[in-house]
Amino acid sequence: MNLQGLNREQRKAAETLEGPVLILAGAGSGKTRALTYRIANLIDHGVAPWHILAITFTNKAAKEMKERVNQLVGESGNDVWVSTFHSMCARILRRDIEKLGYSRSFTIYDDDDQSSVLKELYKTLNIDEKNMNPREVRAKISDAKNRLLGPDEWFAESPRDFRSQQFHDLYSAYEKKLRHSNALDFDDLLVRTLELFADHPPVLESYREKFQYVHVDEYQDTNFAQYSLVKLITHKSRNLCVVGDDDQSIYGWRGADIRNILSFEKDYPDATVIKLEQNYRSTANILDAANQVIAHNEGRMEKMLWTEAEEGDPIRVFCAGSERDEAAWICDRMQQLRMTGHDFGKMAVLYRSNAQSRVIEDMLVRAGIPYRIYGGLRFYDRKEVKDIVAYLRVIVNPSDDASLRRIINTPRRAIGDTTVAELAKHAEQEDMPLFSALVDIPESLSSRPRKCVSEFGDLMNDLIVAKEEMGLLEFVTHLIEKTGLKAQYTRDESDEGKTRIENIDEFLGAVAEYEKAAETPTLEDYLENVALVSDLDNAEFGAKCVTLMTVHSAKGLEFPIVFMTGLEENVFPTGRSVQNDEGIEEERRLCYVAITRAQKQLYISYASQRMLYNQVNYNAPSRFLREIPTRLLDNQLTAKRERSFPAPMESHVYSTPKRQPRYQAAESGHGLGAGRSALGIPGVQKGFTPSAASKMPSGAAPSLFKVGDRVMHRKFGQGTVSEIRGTGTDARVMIHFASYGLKEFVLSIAPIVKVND
DNA sequence: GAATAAATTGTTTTT
DNA sequence: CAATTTATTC
Repeated sequence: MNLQGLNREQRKAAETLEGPVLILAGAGSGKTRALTYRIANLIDHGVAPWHILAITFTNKAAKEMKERVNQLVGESGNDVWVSTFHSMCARILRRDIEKLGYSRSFTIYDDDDQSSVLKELYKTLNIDEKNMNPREVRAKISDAKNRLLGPDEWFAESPRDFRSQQFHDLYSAYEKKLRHSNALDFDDLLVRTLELFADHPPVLESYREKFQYVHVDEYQDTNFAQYSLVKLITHKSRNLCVVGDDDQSIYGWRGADIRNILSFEKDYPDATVIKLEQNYRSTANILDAANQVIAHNEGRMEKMLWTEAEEGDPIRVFCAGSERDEAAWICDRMQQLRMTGHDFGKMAVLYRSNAQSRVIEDMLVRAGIPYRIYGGLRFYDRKEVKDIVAYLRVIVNPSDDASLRRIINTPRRAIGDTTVAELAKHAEQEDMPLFSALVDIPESLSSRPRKCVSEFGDLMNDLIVAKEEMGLLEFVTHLIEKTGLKAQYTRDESDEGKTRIENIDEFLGAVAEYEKAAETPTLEDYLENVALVSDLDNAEFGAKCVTLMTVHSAKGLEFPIVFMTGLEENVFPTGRSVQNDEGIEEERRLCYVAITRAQKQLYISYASQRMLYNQVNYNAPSRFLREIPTRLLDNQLTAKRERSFPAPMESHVYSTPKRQPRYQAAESGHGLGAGRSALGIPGVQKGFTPSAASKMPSGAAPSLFKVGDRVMHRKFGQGTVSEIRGTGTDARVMIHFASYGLKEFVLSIAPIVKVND
């Protein structure tokens, strides 16, 4: 194996093949590289590819690693198992779950399904939602499962009060319900796999035999269940190689236990510890800032990232008057960067919470900057798509009551709440799934509902038959037709109806794509994909679009130019986290992750006034900002502005005047560029539109429109800007529409975007 | 039982 | 503020 391309530490990682290995890999230190070479090297040393397992945190990472291994070793790399914990467990369970009394066609329940199960249980157990909200209960159940505690075990170590008792009953009823529905939630995938291994030693033995060499990436983000699983599998071989960075542990709230990595050396006293400390990603300034911030955390593993890269640009900090101001500034900077030869595809905007994306998105649309937003609602989470998926799930697994409830009256077929309640009662009495009640209809129903129910039952049975006779895509198309799912929207002429149809078609496209790509496409396998794969997993960057995402989603990614937004107390760090040191430390790690995403340029912004949760907040600048040495920051960029509120910070703080000429018309510049922007629809835009504002001196306020611009209005269609009056929030714009004549709008709130012909 | 209007309520991060 | 739940009317 040629390991020439690796540095000394990376090479050591790739060459240490036996026994426990801990690779402490700082951000951007080439850990994936080290890991892929290690796998290739194992194969080179005669280890069969199918004896190697590599567990990653996301499907995207798995895909990437697979590709890179294949590059090194060729086709044989396909036999290496590279997957996430969840996918791996799903695959193991599909084989052997019958030993646990489930059927192989089990459904994987998402948050929504969990909630609807819980809500049902509230009714039957007579629990008031006011006392225990489903969200909290879901989190508690997840937490218990991550710690491998069943309802009784959980209760055993909880205070014996009424609430505990109530939660115990709920949890235990929830477990029963899922089992009856032949369904597993996310955490169950791990828990049940462990159960399978514990109760069926030969199965465990076979996997121990199979996975001689195990790798776990992002080890700092593993929870107790995952930790146990790894420990169990590698117990005999002891060939366990974990990779991680305690400074990047950001999933504590989801049960990840940072102690897993901190005490690896205690677990395996003979472990080889390798530190990857050379950073290949960022400029020295950016790395310096990251190091300084993270140094404020206590109890870290000892390491220090360094780089051979040049200093690079200083980090630009901007204090905006408001969140809108912040967004406008970002757009302006982006347009300037675009003018100096930086593609929009190189830029990313990172924020703490999804809620922050809206204003930025708005402003990007107005500026005509193409963007792509990740997170928020997944494609598969959209109503119309979930409906189709629910049908498919019921067909694969008729015991899936939650999905059946979802579709029993969608589209409307006159089976209302009372009828469903009647069916459910009957099913309960007979101890059978709800689906059976569609055929074995209770006596209590009168003729009209009875007829509706039996028609629906016939429809479903027809579909189950059809599924066996058709190809996947053919079948799904048939299903959408037969059920009238599409028909209910074709009548709807509104934008919403149209988007739904589009989404349905896109879903069919996804099915077609899957059918083409998969070796043996099955509906069951496709549904598993739907459950476990996120939008981000299929994302392709480098398109000519700006990327918008949360810091959490950005983990593992890198961008030449990064905008970190909302660096304010109560936002980043969040208000909730400041209550304890652990919370703050995790926020700080999150901040560290954000900074280290940047390769060349880093922009940080915060707003002195921010609309949050429907009220105006005046937050102090984030403490993390203060932790970056002033020498790394740029104070030239933002022009001197009068303070609108006292900022408790030092030299690099600048405030904006309350009235900012944000949207002032620019006299010079020509709207060059081609392409058009998609109106109103969040998501993808093609092409770009450099703004005239780009020519303005740095520090000047952005102006997004000028006289003569072609614009698109949500209602009036295309028009031309004929006049702009006033400044700041008072600014008005006159637009001439071919069909409506001249109209005046308040510039800051008008639903208009720039277009180019 | 369904469609509409009114009221309420909640907001971190996600495999 | 918007999304969801609840009340009201047909």
